[in-house]
Amino acid sequence: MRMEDVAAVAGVSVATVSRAFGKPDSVSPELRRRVLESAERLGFRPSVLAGSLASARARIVGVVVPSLLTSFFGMTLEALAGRLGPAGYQMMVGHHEYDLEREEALVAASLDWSPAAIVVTGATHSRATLSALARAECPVVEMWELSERPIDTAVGFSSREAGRAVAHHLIAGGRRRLAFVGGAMGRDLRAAARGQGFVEAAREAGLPEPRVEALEERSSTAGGIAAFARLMDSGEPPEAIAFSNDFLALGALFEAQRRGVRIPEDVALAGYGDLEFAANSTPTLTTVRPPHRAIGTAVADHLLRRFEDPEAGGEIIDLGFELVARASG
Amino acid sequence: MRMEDVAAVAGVSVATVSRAFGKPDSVSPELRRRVLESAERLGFRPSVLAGSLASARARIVGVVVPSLLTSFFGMTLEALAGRLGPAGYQMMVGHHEYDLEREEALVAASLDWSPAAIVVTGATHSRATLSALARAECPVVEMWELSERPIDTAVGFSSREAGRAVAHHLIAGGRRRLAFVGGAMGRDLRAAARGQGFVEAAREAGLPEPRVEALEERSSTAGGIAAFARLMDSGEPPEAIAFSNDFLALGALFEAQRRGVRIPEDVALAGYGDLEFAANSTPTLTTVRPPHRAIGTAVADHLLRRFEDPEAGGEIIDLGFELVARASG
DNA sequence: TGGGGCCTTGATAGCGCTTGCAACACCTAA
DNA sequence: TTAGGTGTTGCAAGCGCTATCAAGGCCCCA
Repeated sequence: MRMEDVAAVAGVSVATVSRAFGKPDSVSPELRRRVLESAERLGFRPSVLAGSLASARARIVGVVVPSLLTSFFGMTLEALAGRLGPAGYQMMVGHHEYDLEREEALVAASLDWSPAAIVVTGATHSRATLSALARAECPVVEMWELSERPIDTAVGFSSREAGRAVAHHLIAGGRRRLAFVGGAMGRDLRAAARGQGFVEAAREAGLPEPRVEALEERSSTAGGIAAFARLMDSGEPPEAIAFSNDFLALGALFEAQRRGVRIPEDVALAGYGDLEFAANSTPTLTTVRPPHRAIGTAVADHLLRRFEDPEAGGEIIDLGFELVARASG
Repeated sequence: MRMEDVAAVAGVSVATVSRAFGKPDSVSPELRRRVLESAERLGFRPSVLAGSLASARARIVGVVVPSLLTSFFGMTLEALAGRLGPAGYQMMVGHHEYDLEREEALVAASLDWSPAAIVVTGATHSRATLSALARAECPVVEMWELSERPIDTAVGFSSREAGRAVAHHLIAGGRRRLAFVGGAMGRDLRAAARGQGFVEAAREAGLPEPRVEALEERSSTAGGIAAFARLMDSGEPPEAIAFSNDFLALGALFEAQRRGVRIPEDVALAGYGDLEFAANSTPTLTTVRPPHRAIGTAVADHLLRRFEDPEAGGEIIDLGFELVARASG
């Protein structure tokens, strides 16, 4: 079942069938109707593969994220797909667990499909990834973290500023002995940047050096519990703890409840992510709301614009973040 | 940069270059080395698009899930990609929010790429989806829910049995007035099936008809809080509540804490999903652990086998589930 | 009435690869 | 020595579209 068959039934040439599907306006209404009708009757659907090869442009967008487990990237992906899908683009998704080598492989694999665009997470990449991306003949978007000199386009916000904002908030609440708990900071560079911003702000405020608990594993309530316990059992427990993730903070909430430690009276807690439960926990959780969905829509809009107008260039889109002050600190 | 260029440099024909990449064993070691070396030097990578068109078989697996927000499908997707990626297959992911019409569109879009296989979630689909899938010239896998007569292959477990298991557990704990809280049950048919199984088991045990709270929105702590409040404020509060999702149960835990309702003394709680926090909450949460990752690996293994041996047919793979009894009930 | 646009349509040359088929060399068994 | 394998390699015909270019019809204005 090929265009040729449809052409025969409709009594036109293959070229006309192709145009009826690809650029409807360039075909007379009468013929277009006949073509689409014949196609419908035959149950014909054009082969995207052949079309992509012929036009040297696949309607695919390669998207590389660190993980598929957190709703963070899930929201971004959903927002992205929500706009890209209706425009006829498919997402090719890959995840790399914050491993730059795996990112490299994923980027290479995406590029092999001659995608219409490629979207990666973060602003730090391996040399090979960087050069592959630079050579790519399509728009390249780095999302979630900003960078002064992105490869092409960057959409996100400053993790460092987010970390600073949390510190400022806690300090404004009168806390002086601060601590930061980060999950997988060795690999998750954005979590590390939040930690840096946090510590930096504390120093600038003239407070004692914040204690930093860098967890090996990725963020989890278990990790939050362990870190909270270590912190509280140390000689001088902190007056406020910022976590690199709401789940970590949730763990602390559980452990505090077990120990009878009062939040925020005994110690203030802040998370990151504004996951749904943050607004409903007991007590409700102070956190930072990153623009998860907005990132997805902004990336999609940017790409759609680029597809329309090949002349358009890259840009840096700062979507900011929001500090959500709640009961925990 | 095409195979032709590599062929010229290596002093062989295009066919040999193609074979050196595609079926290395059919080329003499010497030539293979020369070809790969030349390719490397030129920075050549074969065009997957052209290859797919020529072989009428794209190394793509279309995967359609309800949502990208929950770690449920995230784990499955990660496990799937973990096996499929190394084998050279890319995932094309789409999500439909439990909307059968959107599923239809996603399946059609996937099929347009002549994928090597297509994986959908659940056992219930629209007529059009069903016929499109039946016509598909590739393996079709339905995952997460089993069905006696799958389109081709089914990998998952019985949601109904999962619901029954929770009821039996609660009943064994001496509870008689049961309730079930389900999120988005009108659309999420697996959640609905769990609810049915639950009610069914209660009836069989001769207990009073369980109250069923069907929430409109998708599962969230907010929904859990509201449902818990309604249930506890009713004339005869239940002695045990099963939720269709751990987040719903987490909301109930928060609300119970606020109200001073003791869990499990005053009321037993059970969730579903065994999300990471379930093992660490205060109190820890009784829940059902579905084989999220196992589903992904089993689907991938099945597919890989099918790709190897086109003769192989569909099968039904029941991976079961596990009831994890913890402190909450 | 004729010439210059403009709009549709068709013919056709690829897009970059895979693969059946034929050719050839080299070997083994009779 | 010869017939028949076996293992490599090249040739060339597509895979199913898109896009370029030319042709034809039509309208408008001079």
